[in-house]
Amino acid sequence: MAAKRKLPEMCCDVSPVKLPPDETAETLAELAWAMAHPARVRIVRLLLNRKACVCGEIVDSLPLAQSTVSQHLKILKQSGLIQGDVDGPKVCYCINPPRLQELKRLIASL
Amino acid sequence: MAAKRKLPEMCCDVSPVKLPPDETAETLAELAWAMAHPARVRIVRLLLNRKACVCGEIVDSLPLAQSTVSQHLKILKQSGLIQGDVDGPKVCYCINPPRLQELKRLIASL
DNA sequence: ATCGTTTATCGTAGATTAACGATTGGAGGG
DNA sequence: CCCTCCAATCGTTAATCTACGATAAACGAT
Repeated sequence: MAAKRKLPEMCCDVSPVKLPPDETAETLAELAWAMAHPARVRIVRLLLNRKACVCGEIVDSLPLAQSTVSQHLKILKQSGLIQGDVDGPKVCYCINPPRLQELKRLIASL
Repeated sequence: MAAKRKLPEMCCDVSPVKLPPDETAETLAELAWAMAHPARVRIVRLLLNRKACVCGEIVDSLPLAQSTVSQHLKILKQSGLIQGDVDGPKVCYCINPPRLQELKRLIASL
């Protein structure tokens, strides 16, 4: 059981609530959501480890069907965290550093 | 999220053959998912701004119904990012700094 | 032109989320 | 005891996610 604090208003801050219509909340949520799946985290890490772009090797490195991986890549691409360049029949994905930086900055400044 | 509490409940030992290929990927995804909604981002920020805990003021600061905010609070609590202490008829929420640190560390080390 | 490879998209099924109103339960005050 | 206030939970609906197989599209090579 929580002990009873009899101290008046010790727990809650009663100063007026003023929360700016945070546009960055949307951005942060968007970026966080892109990382909100283990497979996508692993994809991002894979692309960071080998700094060059990788193509269908991503599929081989994950226990998921090719179409599923493609979905995750699409989500990451839409978030701006990665980008894909067509190279013949293959597609090479790589990190989009500025966008990743933005995620890092938004999280770090929490 | 694939990572749910779908624990076997079996009597037999179901030793996980697949040891987490990347346990931190699960953790990061879990924490990122907790922040993957603008309302939850704003709640976390609100709790950080006034370092003390806030109760139902959170509801007033968001354009959402009380029950919806309660759901988001539950999600944040389950992620470990915040905690709630009952104080009389009210509940005061506050940040759980170690867990937030973990999120920051995992993102920063990407 | 056709084949094989690589990747994206379609269609689907099941699970999960987000939102709300309504209800319940607990704590305190009268 | 009754009543009010606060927060959590229930029950529902609509939307979205995740996963897969199957199919289509693009490309290089034969």
